[in-house]
Amino acid sequence: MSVIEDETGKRSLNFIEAFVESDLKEGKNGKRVHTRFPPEPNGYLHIGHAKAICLDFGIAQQYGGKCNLRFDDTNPTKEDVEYVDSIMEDIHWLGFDWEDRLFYASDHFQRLYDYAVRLIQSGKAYVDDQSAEEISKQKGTPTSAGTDSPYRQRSIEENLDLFARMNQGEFEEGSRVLRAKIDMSSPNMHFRDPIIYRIIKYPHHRTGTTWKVYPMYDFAHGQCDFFEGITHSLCTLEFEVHRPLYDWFVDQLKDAGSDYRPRQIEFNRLNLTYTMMSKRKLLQLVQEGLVTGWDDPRMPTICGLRRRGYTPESVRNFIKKIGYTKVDGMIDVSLLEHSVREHLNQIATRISAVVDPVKLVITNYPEGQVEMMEAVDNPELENSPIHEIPFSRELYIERDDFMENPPKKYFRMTPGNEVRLKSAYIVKCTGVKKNEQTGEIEEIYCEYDPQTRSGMPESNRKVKGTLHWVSAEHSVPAEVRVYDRLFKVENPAEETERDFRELLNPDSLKVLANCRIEPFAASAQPGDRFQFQRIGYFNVDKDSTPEKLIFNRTVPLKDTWGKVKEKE
RNA sequence: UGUCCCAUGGUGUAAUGGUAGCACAGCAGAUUUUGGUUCUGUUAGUCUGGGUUCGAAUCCUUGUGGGACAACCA
Repeated sequence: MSVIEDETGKRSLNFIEAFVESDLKEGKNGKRVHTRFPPEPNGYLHIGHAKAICLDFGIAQQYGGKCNLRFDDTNPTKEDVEYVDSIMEDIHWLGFDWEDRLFYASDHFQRLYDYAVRLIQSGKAYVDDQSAEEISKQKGTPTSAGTDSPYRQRSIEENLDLFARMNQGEFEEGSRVLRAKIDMSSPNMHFRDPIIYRIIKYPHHRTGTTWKVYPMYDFAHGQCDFFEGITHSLCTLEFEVHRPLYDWFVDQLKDAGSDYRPRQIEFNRLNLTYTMMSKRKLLQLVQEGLVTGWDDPRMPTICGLRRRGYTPESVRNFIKKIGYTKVDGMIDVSLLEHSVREHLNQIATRISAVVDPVKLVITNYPEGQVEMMEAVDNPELENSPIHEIPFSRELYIERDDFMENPPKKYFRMTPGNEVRLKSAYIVKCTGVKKNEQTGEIEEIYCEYDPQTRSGMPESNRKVKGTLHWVSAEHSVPAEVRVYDRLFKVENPAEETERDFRELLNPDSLKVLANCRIEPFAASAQPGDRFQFQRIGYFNVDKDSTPEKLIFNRTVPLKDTWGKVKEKE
């Protein structure tokens, strides 16, 4: 995150930066800036969380402040250490660090409990014995007021006794709750005596069976912010309606003289086209085996993007481009893909890989001869390293790089036409061999011009098409996994009428097992990133071994030939 | 029949009362031993009506459209 400055030095702030700066200017909170990233450990982080992470940590960095990591673990039935570990790994991968400020809401359970007791003592909370349905019914609706609970006037002594016994495990889950006593006719639903503690007997992943009552979100979040000295509590828009309650609880808690007060600021959640961001749905995809796991390269999770070959830089850059506002919009995935290409173009090593091979025989090239051709690792680099590719009489080229009856503007190999073999010779197609039954092309024949090897004067000849190739004998087999969007509709979240399984794209994964790559890349390690010449960006999958190389397609190269074809 | 929030090209985002700009996408062209990259040009926008003002995307107001809120989830 950075403040944009134009050439006149005029700064352009997003609304959150503007708030922070005005707080700083007014000298609020001792001119401190302290934020927090507060995930619930009930699932893996996804790209939407990346937006929050970049903001929480970014604002702190930008204003010389600190950012805590806090696990919001107030509901043991949904949470697990598996998620805690993955969340920490993903934040680090994105390039952010909470240093020694790792917290859990459960660290504050005792203080929250004591505070609840204080609230009871001051007559502002009571134990309600009604069922969930009864309570919900009494709450009224957004357009009509609620009614008081029959237990609302319980004595302070009885409330104190009941609440203590709730926590001793004396009562069943669901039999009693603690509610704040505020206003059952408030236009804000969250003020209608919100439930602040409920009984849960499921063991907590950190505190075990110590507690039998757990605080609700509204009773925990603002207070934890307060305990940790948070100054700016940044969250997504759906919490806007909670803010008055957030402030109410903090007001009850803070000393009358103190002017420290955390401030909640809401921003818009990330919505991406063709992407499902709901944690519940993502969990379902994993549980039903519709994807291979949380880190399936088609998943919008951070670990999925990582396995897919996205770089942390590209994700951060994407977040920077989309900005923070209060507009509930929908961002085109092409902007994310652009950010990925932008970075990968700078760092990915170019290799020749033939994804759908067909044999090309150079009939006038000496049998048994091998020449080493020089290829630049990355033409974007000023002093790029160079590697060698073996060239021989029999090569593989891409099946769709040859057409017998080409449409207009096709400038790859066609009968009688000259094309350049990248980093090697100019060749001319002389014929093909087809399968007699199927008509499928089995081999393509061509002749090369020995004067046109790369670097020779004759090689400057203008030739329209340039093909990538590998030597049949020297190339190495590999498996290539081509991923496409998981959903075939632009806004899967909107199609609430349909089962989301119907919205899945059946072609989201294609395994191409016959790929051949140049020997240079055979020693690649998991995570290494390459650009397959003219095809796309790939990385070596974590399951890849020297015996079986597996590449994930991170993102295809822009291919304008497709557009030319559409126009024909 | 409530409360709160939002509205700038197709998409996202600036302009903080003073020339509506940027990015993505699109289109056209140049360069290119990747139909990639790079470069150039270009199409296209302030939701509606009123008001305040010398001047409004910006402030007020009307309407319209969109979103959030009725979990013992966060």
